[in-house]
Amino acid sequence: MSGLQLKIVPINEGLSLKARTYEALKSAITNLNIYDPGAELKLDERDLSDRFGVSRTPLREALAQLESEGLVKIVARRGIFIVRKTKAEILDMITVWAALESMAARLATIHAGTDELKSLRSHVDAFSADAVAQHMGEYSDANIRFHQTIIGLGGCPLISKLADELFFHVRAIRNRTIGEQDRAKRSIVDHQDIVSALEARDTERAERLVREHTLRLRDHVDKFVDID
Amino acid sequence: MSGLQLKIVPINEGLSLKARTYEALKSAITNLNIYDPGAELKLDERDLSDRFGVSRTPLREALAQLESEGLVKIVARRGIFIVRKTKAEILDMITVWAALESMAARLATIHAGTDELKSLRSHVDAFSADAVAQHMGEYSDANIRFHQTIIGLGGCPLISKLADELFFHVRAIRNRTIGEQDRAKRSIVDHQDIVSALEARDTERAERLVREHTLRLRDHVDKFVDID
DNA sequence: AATTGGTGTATGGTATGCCAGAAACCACGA
DNA sequence: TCGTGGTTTCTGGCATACCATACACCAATT
Repeated sequence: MSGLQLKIVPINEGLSLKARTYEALKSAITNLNIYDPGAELKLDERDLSDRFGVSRTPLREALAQLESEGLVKIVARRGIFIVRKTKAEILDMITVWAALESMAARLATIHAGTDELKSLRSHVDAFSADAVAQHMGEYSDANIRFHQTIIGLGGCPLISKLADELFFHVRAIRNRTIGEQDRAKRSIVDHQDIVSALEARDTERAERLVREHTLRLRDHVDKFVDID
Repeated sequence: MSGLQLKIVPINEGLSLKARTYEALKSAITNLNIYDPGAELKLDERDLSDRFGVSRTPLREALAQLESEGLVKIVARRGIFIVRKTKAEILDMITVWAALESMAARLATIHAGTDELKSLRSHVDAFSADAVAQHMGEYSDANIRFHQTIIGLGGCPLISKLADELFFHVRAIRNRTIGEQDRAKRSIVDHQDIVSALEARDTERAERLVREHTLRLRDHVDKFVDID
């Protein structure tokens, strides 16, 4: 054996075309305001295959995956359409979000480390600044990150995964919200209370506060978001 | 217009080969005891394509969908493998189940019809009979149906859909459970209490009983199910 | 006998061509 | 002008051929 140790790093596994096409498509859809009335919702296999520079086969497999996740709908001989969730579906998603995050909060009070819980304070501050400055409220990245952090503290990867998918869809309605800016201030107070309950490891209270906070968002979306 | 009304029924839409292949594969996997040590977990595209009588293209698309649902794992130039969930993943699924069903119970106390709630009694009885007769306990069809019914009464289709996927995986461990038969009796009592709380429209109690019931199942699986 | 390098085979990945149905378009006749 | 029927075109579904790599096997070398 040589004394010289070569630093070997695994060769960058170029992901399959299918996987890369999937990512490209998903990010393209994410960056589209699909609830904008003028948004182009129809896709075309051959056109996409040209633009991505791959054949239709990997493209189709990527599309099939997006379809099973509910992002697009493929209709034989008609076309591929980006799916607009109905308002009822968005509300359902927020309900599920409430269920998942309140369970995560419950778990966090039991299993999370004390130092981890303390780190939440910084997220509250970040959101406060963002919310006031940008008038973005519930859909700002800082807010999403706050909730993702709580969910992460629950220590249940499946909850995190499911919640991420929900956030993806809920974020899509971000600029269809009309209505009061008071919500930002209310949210900040809510967040502070939630962190307090978590730090105090008050399981029932943390669960309830998180649930009520998210269900209030649900009611707000119900009243003030205009889609369908 | 003729006075004679032709009874027109939409022509049987032969689902796409991809869709039918998907169903066939899923049911084939369902009927396989994948946690059996001797189970064959490797699939072969060409072999399957021969046996189903379709070409590799629709088969591959069906497999890709199964992969995105986590039922199989496709490794380039290595093979396609049926995924065995780890015990930790199963436990996480039951945790999510608890979160979803307890939220559904909460919603049911608020929105479900009184007659619908009453119909739950028959499920309790069906499960009681099954559980005692067949020694099947938590994974029997009657039990799953009881829980699906509660979830359905919540009136949130997304919760139902997610829960169904979870049941699929949890059912797969059905004959890896060892241990006490006392659980069946305990479950019956739990179920009766849950129905009572729902009928009384006691939101908090229904939520708590459902959650605790399912989390007890989680602990039981943790202690008495032998996989990994 | 152990190691090494070559070679064949298995297997998923990709490109491509054809098919069939749906919709748009057009022409013709009443 | 309107309706009818044919024709073209667009588009996703499917089959097939070929590609590239992981792995097993074998032979040659030391």
